[in-house]
Amino acid sequence: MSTPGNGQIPQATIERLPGYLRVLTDLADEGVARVSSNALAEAVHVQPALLRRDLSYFGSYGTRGVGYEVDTLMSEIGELVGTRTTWPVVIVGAGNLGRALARHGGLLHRGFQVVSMVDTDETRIGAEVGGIAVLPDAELEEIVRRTGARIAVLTTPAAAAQQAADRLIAQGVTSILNFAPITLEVPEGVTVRAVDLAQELQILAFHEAHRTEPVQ
Amino acid sequence: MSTPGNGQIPQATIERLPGYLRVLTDLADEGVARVSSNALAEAVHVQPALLRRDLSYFGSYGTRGVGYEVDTLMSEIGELVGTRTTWPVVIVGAGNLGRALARHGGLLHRGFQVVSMVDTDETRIGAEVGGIAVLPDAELEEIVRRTGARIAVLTTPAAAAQQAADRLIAQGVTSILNFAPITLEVPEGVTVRAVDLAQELQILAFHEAHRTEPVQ
DNA sequence: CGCTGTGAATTATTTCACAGCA
DNA sequence: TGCTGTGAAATAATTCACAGCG
Repeated sequence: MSTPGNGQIPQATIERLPGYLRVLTDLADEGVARVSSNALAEAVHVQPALLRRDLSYFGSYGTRGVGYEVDTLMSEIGELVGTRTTWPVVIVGAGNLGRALARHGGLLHRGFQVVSMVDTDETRIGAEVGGIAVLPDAELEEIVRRTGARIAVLTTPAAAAQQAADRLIAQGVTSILNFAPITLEVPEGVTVRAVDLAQELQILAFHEAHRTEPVQ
Repeated sequence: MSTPGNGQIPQATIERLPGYLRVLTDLADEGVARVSSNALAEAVHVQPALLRRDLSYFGSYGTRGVGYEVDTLMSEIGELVGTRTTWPVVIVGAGNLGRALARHGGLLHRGFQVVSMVDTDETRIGAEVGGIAVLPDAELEEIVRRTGARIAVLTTPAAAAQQAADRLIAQGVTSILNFAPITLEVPEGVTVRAVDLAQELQILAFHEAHRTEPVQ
């Protein structure tokens, strides 16, 4: 009902929406009221036609001959990306990465509240990071139940990640952002996004290693 | 010469290579000597035909009727991804995220050595993280020159990222892993990969917000 | 005989180019 | 007139399906 032409949104489109939203937020902060697909697309580094195509999957938010109202488009995309609600998020693993996320000021503005962070390491438990207490790993289940979190972030070592995922899923978590360098096995209906820092660097290294050693 | 069929490798293929490498490494650690495209593909969560197609862009590493020698394939892909060399990497920003990377034990095994971390914050300068000293931001140029780093990681706030990128590029950096929530403007020939944590969560939130509220 | 490597077919994504509305 | 929304075309990526080799 809220998504008109729901004949399946391309995954690639979904992955670009947050980028549009971020630039629109910046424009709004700068006091810009209207923007054309050309200008917006340029700021996000996509082709204007692609931006228009992406938006067209969800509706017609622009005015022909004019462009898009920044406020309107921002709240429309915000709606799509779920920014209207604040999603409770649980972080498993209170190492540097977990703490970086807990401190990440931007998350709240973008629709996420880190409700708890758990760890198995005694020396970390009890600490407070960015206003969030580090709780014992054993309380994970109860935390998920209590907060109703459906989104979780895994920043544990590889060896602990699968078991943590299993426990989260058993409590109703259906979206996982995984930083552990391991391919998680999850049941149908659970969405996983993986960010592997070493892997990102290796992709860059590939390009470095193959930089046009052309004619010469 | 080292890459036979060099008629252009799909970007999607390049992005999967590190994943193959990681699983192969795990297999080698477990003492597995041979693996079929079926088994390997299953572990990485891709279709077997896709794995074979990906490899075929670079050469024929398998034996028909048998499969792949884990050691061989590992070192072939390692070669492609540049793991044979150790790439010096500079980190700009010694916040939690920067420190998480500096401590990341896996990086060295995967072909990267964090040579330095810089920050503008006086209170962070002089600290040592994972054996890496936090140096003053002003020394960035000299560090890049001295180490010959071509790969850098940006973990600064958004407002500082573009300028840091400009400075890095001016010193010869050609690959940037950007964690700042901003679209970097870089000249042709510089590769940027962006990881925006809030954006990753928003992609998950999109899926959560649109979970099949089907018939009912 | 079994599994790789790969043409051919299919599907997904992007771009072109322009009709149509404000 | 100017810029959106979108069919149609082009390109990119994936999968099928099987010939061919060890």
